[in-house]
Amino acid sequence: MTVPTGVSPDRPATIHDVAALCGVAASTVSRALSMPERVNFRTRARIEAAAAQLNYVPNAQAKALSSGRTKAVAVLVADITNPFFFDIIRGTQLQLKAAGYTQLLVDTEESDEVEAITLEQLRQTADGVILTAPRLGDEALARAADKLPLVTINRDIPGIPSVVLDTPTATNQALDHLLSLGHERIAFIAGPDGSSSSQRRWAALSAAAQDRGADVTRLGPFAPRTYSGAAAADAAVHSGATACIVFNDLIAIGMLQRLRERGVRVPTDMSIVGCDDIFGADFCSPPLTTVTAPVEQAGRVAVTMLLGKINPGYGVSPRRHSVVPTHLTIRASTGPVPADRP
Amino acid sequence: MTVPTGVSPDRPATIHDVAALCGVAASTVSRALSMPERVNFRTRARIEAAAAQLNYVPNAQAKALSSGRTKAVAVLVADITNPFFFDIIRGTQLQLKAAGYTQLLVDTEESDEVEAITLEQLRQTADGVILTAPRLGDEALARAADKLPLVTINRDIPGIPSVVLDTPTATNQALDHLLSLGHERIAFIAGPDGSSSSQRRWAALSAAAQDRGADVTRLGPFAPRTYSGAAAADAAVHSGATACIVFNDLIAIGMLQRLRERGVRVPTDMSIVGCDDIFGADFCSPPLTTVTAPVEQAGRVAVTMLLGKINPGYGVSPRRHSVVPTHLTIRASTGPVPADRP
DNA sequence: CGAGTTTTGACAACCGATTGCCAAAATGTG
DNA sequence: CACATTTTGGCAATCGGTTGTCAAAACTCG
Repeated sequence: MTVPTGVSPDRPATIHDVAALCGVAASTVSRALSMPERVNFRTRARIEAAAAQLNYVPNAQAKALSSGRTKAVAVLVADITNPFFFDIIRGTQLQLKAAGYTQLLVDTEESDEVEAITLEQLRQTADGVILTAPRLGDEALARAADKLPLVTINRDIPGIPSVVLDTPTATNQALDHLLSLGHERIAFIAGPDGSSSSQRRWAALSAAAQDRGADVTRLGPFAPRTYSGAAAADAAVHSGATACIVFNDLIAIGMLQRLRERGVRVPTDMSIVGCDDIFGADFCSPPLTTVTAPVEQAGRVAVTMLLGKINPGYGVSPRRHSVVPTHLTIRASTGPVPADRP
Repeated sequence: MTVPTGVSPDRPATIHDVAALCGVAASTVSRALSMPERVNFRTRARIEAAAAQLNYVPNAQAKALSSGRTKAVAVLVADITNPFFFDIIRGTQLQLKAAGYTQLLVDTEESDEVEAITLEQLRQTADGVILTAPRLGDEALARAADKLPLVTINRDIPGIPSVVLDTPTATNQALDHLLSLGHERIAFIAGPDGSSSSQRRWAALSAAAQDRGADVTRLGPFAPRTYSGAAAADAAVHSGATACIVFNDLIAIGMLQRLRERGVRVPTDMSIVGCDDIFGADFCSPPLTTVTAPVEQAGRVAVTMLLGKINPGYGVSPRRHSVVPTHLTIRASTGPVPADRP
């Protein structure tokens, strides 16, 4: 039952083994496998048979070395702890695998240092990089981008293709939602100072507030973690706000927990709106009103754009910037303004 | 301000560029960088300076080709959708990066086919593989394992190093917990038939039940997804059980939702015990009593074992099998048996 | 059936590193 | 100062593929 390989029993078969087995040159095997039309179909059939028999798998390193492409794409996320990034990872994984690419996953731990070093290392290891919520400065990113195909997610830099989740629009919907419920003192619980998403949302929100004559205070910054929710909740209560629009669901869920501890009822005493609609937002207590972002889709789109850049003429993807729409999902964490607080 | 490289401005510097810049042979550069003691310290200093100046980064592919090691480890997970695997990924990522390894992430989509093919492909691309909850048969895995360093998580196969989360022990604790609360009709909500975790837990549980003269019924199999919880909940209700020990938190959370829809109160009418203590288990409603498994730690241990196998003498890691203890975390989804149901 | 055209496949250089081998240089010894 | 010993560093082969070049073979057609 053993396969008569004729080579060392254990070592993976090389192109030379295949060539030897059917009595042709190695280059012919290479051609038969990569440019089928350049080789006689009888020869090709023999080669294919031999390859199958020897269980031949091309060596990715060797291929990369001579062709200059690794067929690998790195996905850099700021924090694997955050469920938000899970959805990105899932989306990119799916799409990359479909295209025959390998996914390198790197956690940059919210550090621009790590980000920079990683990009430098990756230059020869990956054919391209997807950068999610990068912390690096515009200039550094632009420099990286012309050494290596790059697509950013949730960060828009001139000249660099990007996928942006249009959360500001939905955040403004959230504002209207809260205003319609009678809230007049609203707090925006900001994310990290370095986060461009947070900045964009605040910009949109404060503009909209002014436009509508509403009072929206900015609190923060807060780290995008559940445990930050406690401090955020306390700050919100102290500010006298009756409703909060929160940077992300992680913080929002932490706030929910803290508010319960403090005996502040949601939404009776305080309304909370999250952002992202991560895993858990629908089954926390109360289920969270939040901005639903098709994060996984953003990951897929980013991959498509990146592959389009890596292989020009691969598909028609002239778009360099993609804005993914989001919407407000109203659940149970928002309600009418408390009666005693007009 | 531009660096006087002397080479083509854009292409990454190679070892030859460095050699040329300081007038030595490429091999000397290689030695200076990898076996510092073999090269005169003056020469070495010059080489290091030149490398820094040229921003030299060794080409990983070339290195892999000649050395035979890629400095990459693949992590195969059955389903990236599942938060359980996030913790694994986080643990492995952390530990791999610390050791200077790259992480290749592959979602096998719960398919033994994909698993098998991936393992075959990876043979030359990764120095080793961590397989989480593999679906492949023992024999196929054993065959893969002697072509490529392999560590499994939650699957114990003779001859293959493994990290196993000791959930059965804690599941039995859960049984005692429920018995002490007066429950007499208990259901085990089983995971997929192919899951060895599910099998081990059921084996331990049914043995313990017999031992204690308790009545535990097995229901299922159910897919490990939130949406399976609906069917599981209905099956549990129909079975007349007053308490359920559930394969994992995903299903348990789904059950919580479905039970609420049906007007079955948890824990008043029905107690639920989950497993894994995933993100969300503490803030769902009611917070889930569950078996807490240090999943991230399991990932780290797996990496340590794997690296020990890849680099013999790397550290002292003679252990081929690691059992990670777990414990029952009692929250609010379990309570006394309903009064009307003795 | 031979000249002209196309197809086919072998050879060899190359990608960027590693490493065994050996000669040149530096050092030590008598 | 000559000789033995140790360092140091260069040459060249190698890893497993890709690809440009070109001769031989197969084909077309008059």
